[in-house]
Amino acid sequence: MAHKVRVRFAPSPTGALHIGGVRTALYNYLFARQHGGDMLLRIEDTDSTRFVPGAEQYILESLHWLGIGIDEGLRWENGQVVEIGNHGPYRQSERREIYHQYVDQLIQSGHAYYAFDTPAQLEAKRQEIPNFQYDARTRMQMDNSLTCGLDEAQRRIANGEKYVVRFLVEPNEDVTVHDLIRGDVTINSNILDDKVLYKSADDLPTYHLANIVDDHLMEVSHVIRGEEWLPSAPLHVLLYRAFGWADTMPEFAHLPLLLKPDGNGKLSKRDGDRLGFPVFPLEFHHPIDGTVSSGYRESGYFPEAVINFLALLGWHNTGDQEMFSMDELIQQFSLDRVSKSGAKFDYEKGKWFNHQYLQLKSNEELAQLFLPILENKIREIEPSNSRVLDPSLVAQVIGLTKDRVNFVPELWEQVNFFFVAPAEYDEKSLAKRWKEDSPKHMRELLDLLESIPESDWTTPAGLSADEAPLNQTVMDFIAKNEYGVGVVMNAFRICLVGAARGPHIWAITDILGKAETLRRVRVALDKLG
RNA sequence: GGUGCUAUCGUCUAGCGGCCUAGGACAACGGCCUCUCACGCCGUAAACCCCGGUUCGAUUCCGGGUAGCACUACCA
Repeated sequence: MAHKVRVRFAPSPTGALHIGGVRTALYNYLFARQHGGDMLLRIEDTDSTRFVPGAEQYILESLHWLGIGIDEGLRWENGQVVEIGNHGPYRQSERREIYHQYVDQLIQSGHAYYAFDTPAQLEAKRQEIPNFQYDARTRMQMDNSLTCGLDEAQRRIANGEKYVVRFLVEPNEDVTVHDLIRGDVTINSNILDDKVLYKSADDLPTYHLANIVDDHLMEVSHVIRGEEWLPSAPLHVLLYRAFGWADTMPEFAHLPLLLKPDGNGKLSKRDGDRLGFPVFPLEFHHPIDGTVSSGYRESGYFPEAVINFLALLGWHNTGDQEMFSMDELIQQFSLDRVSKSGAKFDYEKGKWFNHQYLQLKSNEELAQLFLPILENKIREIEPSNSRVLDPSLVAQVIGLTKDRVNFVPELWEQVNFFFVAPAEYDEKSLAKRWKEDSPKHMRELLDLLESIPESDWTTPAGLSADEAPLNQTVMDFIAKNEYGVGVVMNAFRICLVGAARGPHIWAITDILGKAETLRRVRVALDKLG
């Protein structure tokens, strides 16, 4: 490759960053890193009517959380947006002067013209003529500088008349776009319309013009974007030619779309609401309509799980590897292994990835993440509780239970009984495990446990739960009385946990300690008879 | 309607003419483990869209059909 690899992610600040956009950003990032190139971030805010305050910050913070680094343009640093690089400014709304110059160039060279048709007139035309298109066949019947003359057009503009600038597409020309994922895509220019390049109403170009000018000026080498852009890629090629930039035109790669999990069509925010999963990386509070959308971060996802999951939605290496770190992705990613067809969004697999990454974390690290959640939960149940939790104890109970959860917040359901005594007993568990003889068994067990000295209660370090001293004692007791192991143990478990679930029983008694264990058995006896 | 893109288990995908009795993962189902719930392990079920052509031989190449998707704005 002759020139340095420079790719860009260019979102519009019209709301939260969609998960499909995240994947586009990720693929750009992986490609840049792999080739030792630059990853740029540019804000495409040329539609002033759709601008949403805070969206830019949201997008940048999301990428930062996910570990998608930005080398140039706008990025998130220490909780705020900073701009770096010498190809700026990197917000299109701040590049008006630049676009003026290039719009003029196109007018001068005859590749574009002024048009005065109002939106209402165009709408009327569309009503009147089925499949109306502003192009070589119709432009001479419209109100533009081609029909009224350039001098007259300039006079009208000087008079303050609103106008747009349209690209003059030459008819009947086959235009070929080379796509790195799909190969050559050819269309005939007859199906292209004279696209609006600039609108005087807000003194801003449209996407098409701004995109080409900026990619050229910012020396972008590869345009990696969603498949929805494929139909307009030939127009972009024509634009590069019109500017005389054909020889430095970037390479194109159009990514397959992320589809709804059920049915057909593009994945949308609505699907997430409907099916109950986030479509945004971070929770988003919409400043205009006030809605709150859930985010992957707040749902308990690890960024590396989201990255791994997304990377595999549309890309796969040969072989059976499923778990990829960012570094491995950078090393192995390649555009020609990106699939051509859209990928249905499989949320269940996302959960599985998070489960895998959660198992990889140390108990101590998980304890740090879980501690605030745990404290809140305890306060909800016991508002006056101000007891300080021991992080190493929390880590210990996490070690006992983490293999059964996908997310950190789910830990609460697994460990709650370690911190708060059961207030009620699960009915299903009672029906199945609390037998007629259980009160009698529990009374006898209580006597037995009471006789055990405090010093012999806890399992010595290095021994498994099966080797716990309590285990031997209780098993002897069960055998001597010819009780069923399951009958006694399950009833005991219900006393301590409140349900027939949880880790090994002796791991529980170890942590609860003698006094609390006995207390819970007495309370259960009291409540359940 | 027009144009383009796409097409392997329910889902993500491996496969780039014979290694295919089509492989892996998620989900589903069954079993094992077990004081419980999980995890884990083992196993079962599950796919080459259709029709032609090329070839000794097509999941793989070509053509057509069908279906899905995208685009078709003074939105990106």
